[in-house]
Amino acid sequence: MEIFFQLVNDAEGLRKACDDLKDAPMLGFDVETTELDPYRGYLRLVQLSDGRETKVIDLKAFSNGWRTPAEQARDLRANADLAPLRDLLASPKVTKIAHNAKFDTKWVRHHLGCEVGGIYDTYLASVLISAGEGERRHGLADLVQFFLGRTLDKTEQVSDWAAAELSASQIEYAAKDAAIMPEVRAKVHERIVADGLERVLQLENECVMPIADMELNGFYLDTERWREQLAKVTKIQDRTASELQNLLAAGVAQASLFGAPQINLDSQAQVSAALVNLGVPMPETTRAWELQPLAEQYPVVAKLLEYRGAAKASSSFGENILEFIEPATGRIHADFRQIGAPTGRFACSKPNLQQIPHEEEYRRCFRAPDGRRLIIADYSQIELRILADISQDANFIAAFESGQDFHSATAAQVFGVKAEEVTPDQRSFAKRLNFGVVYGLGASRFAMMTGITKTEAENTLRRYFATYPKMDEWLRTQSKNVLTERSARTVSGRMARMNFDASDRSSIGAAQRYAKNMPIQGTSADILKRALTLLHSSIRDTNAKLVNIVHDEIVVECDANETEQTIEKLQNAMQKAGSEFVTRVPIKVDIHAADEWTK
DNA sequence: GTGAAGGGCCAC
DNA sequence: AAACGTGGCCCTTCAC
Repeated sequence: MEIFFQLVNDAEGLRKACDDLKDAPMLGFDVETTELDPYRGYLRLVQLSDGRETKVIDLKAFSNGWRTPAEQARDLRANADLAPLRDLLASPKVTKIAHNAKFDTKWVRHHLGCEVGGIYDTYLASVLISAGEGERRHGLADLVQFFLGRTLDKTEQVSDWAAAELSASQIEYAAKDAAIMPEVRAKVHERIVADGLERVLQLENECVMPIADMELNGFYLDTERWREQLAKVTKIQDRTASELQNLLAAGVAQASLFGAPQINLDSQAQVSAALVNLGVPMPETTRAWELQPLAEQYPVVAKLLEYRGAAKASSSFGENILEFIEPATGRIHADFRQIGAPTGRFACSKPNLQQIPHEEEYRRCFRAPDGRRLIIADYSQIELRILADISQDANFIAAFESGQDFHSATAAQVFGVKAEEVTPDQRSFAKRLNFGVVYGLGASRFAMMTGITKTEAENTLRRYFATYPKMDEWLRTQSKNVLTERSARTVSGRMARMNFDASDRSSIGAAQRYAKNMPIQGTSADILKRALTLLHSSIRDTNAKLVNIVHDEIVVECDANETEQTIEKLQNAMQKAGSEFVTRVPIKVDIHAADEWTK
């Protein structure tokens, strides 16, 4: 394919180039950079293409210096010659088609100082289409091959983008990547429409800018507090490790003569063998919940559990997390994958800010810097509200509308007693049932976790579903339909395909549980994403910043004197997003301001 | 040495 | 024999 492109390297050329493109409804959009992280590298090229004409803008020509990435960013953001480019990029009227737009958007945001409006992300679109199934990869070259049947050469991708003079081959590569995007989008979008994924794709596309912002914002972590907590845990780990060594060595006769034979306390195999030696009746696994019942009778088991707790804390939540603090900002900029799970949930890594222990000792380390506040909001019982709404079960809905403690309200309904007569046991049963039902809980598992017999568990489950007949019906319908449809969908239309082995009962069972859970978990993700979009536009002109999300929770950092307004904005965004997807059940958002990420 | 797999455990 | 859903990280073990 022949490409017509133009290298832009002066103010007048940029003005003309942007003028040429500003009336196009859609533009292919790409950037070339010297690093993957905007805080660590330089933005070299911005490419825009209407599919026929491609503009390759060399930002080196607009920058006074390349001494540090931060300096380039300051320089470019202040450069008035780039105004036409910023206007074009920010305009929501011109769709920018990019592959993994979060990447390009972060660079533009940081180095040019503007938003990217009207994003269409072919990567997210491709992930939605494949819906968790198949081996298909989602790189741009893979999409070009799959949707256009052509080969895209990516060898220049990792070339030297800091070079004084870019080679003809580099510039042509850069141009091609942008030029091909409108064509890719057209083919991809045919599939999006055919699969009924337009609404969910819009949800995802609108969410890219908020997430790009969040990653650039980062979350402040108080290093000193973290180290203090780590020191405490390390001390406990050291003490329990030596105590555990001694207890385990007691089973070895010659230990006292030659010193204790050190065993690796982190090795299940070695620890397990040592425990057997001591006469501990070992369960099949050494998981905490299996060992817990033995802890009272065997002090060595109790010690092992104590050691495990400290070891987990110091390894997963130790020094390593401090290495993720970006020197340029002093904050943690984790990586959020927008479609982390086929259900639509986010996944987070480097580090995973979605698995920080709930204990205050850890959460208090994530705090607002001086003069700032954290606004912490989460959806109350969102998955159960979605289940109530989606199944339209009158009793389940009534339990929410009663405004009473939800698990007590359901216990009263299930066990046929007055709300004020619900015993702690009954409430606990109801709570486990309420949560379990979202995951497709079975009688065996319920019996095991509550300690009742399987027959009793079956009776209780029967009673539960008799109380909520429409919920029962919806769950059964999901189980039945997945066998023929081999897929499930959320309220936004997000789809998860399931390829199960029809001759394998456990494979069928897994698919059926998934078909019950996916629409619930996935609709919750839909709602969160919608809330982020609404929040983003309502805080755009303030100093409030999105800093973290955890499935049903949003954390915003704002100036202390903006606290009240920010609470209102976040509350409204979440409330509105919820009511767009859940119409028959009230949505409840718990929200408060704090100096630390704590309840 | 590197990488995959599996156990274990943190979050929702 | 039948394990309630979704992730990521750390560790050991084992294959290459």
